[in-house]
Amino acid sequence: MLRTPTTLYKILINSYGNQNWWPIDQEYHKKNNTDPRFEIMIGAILTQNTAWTNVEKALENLKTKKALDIKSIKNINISTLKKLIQPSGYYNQKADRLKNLSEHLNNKYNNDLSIFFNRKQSELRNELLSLNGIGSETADSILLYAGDFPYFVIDAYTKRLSQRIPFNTSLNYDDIQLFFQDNLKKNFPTSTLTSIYKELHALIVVHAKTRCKKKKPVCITCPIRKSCAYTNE
DNA sequence: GTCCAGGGCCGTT
DNA sequence: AACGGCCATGGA
Repeated sequence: MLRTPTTLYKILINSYGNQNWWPIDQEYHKKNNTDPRFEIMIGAILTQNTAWTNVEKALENLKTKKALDIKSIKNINISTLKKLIQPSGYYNQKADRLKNLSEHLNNKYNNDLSIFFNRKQSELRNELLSLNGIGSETADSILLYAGDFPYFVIDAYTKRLSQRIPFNTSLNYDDIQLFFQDNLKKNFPTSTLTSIYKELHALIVVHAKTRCKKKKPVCITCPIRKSCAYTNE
């Protein structure tokens, strides 16, 4: 029976294979001597309630202008920034959020993400959450994929899956996160938790996109259909 | 044309 | 504490 995140992980990894998230352009950062972790932070904000294909267009625009780094975002003209990220939607508020983030990192950490991330996890999370436009999911995405900290990311897909299976948890962000983390901690070595969290979140995204869709779920070929209440209703 | 996508903020109840 | 409206684009 599939009633735990651990079982879910095992089935999804066998079905879809390793996803190796977060998708970033290593070549760009090697070439321009910029920090790839900032691309993750930018992407986490741009993808808020937005299809990743649209985020890719925005990121491409920023790369073309060599603007995928803290200093560039901090110094770029705000209306220019809005035009560059326009394909990702909500571009007015997202431009403000990117500006605010880059100014914060410039003012307090002299544009050095190694200093920013080299701190206690809980303090870092609270600081991210204090920034305008960074809520629980965006903060945890940054902590997990850019900072390598063990925070499991809860997105709309994870909530939908948790509801359909269903898992024994409320749909509150913190409750679901605790439910996943508590279970996974019991079944995997501490040293592997961060990579397990990274992989499971990526697997859930792929699974929800291809099978556990919102409107027309493809249950017929779903790898977890045997133990999903939604499939069998 | 309608629905959806790797949310978060703010005002109202 | 919980909920609704709002923000915006592009693909299915």
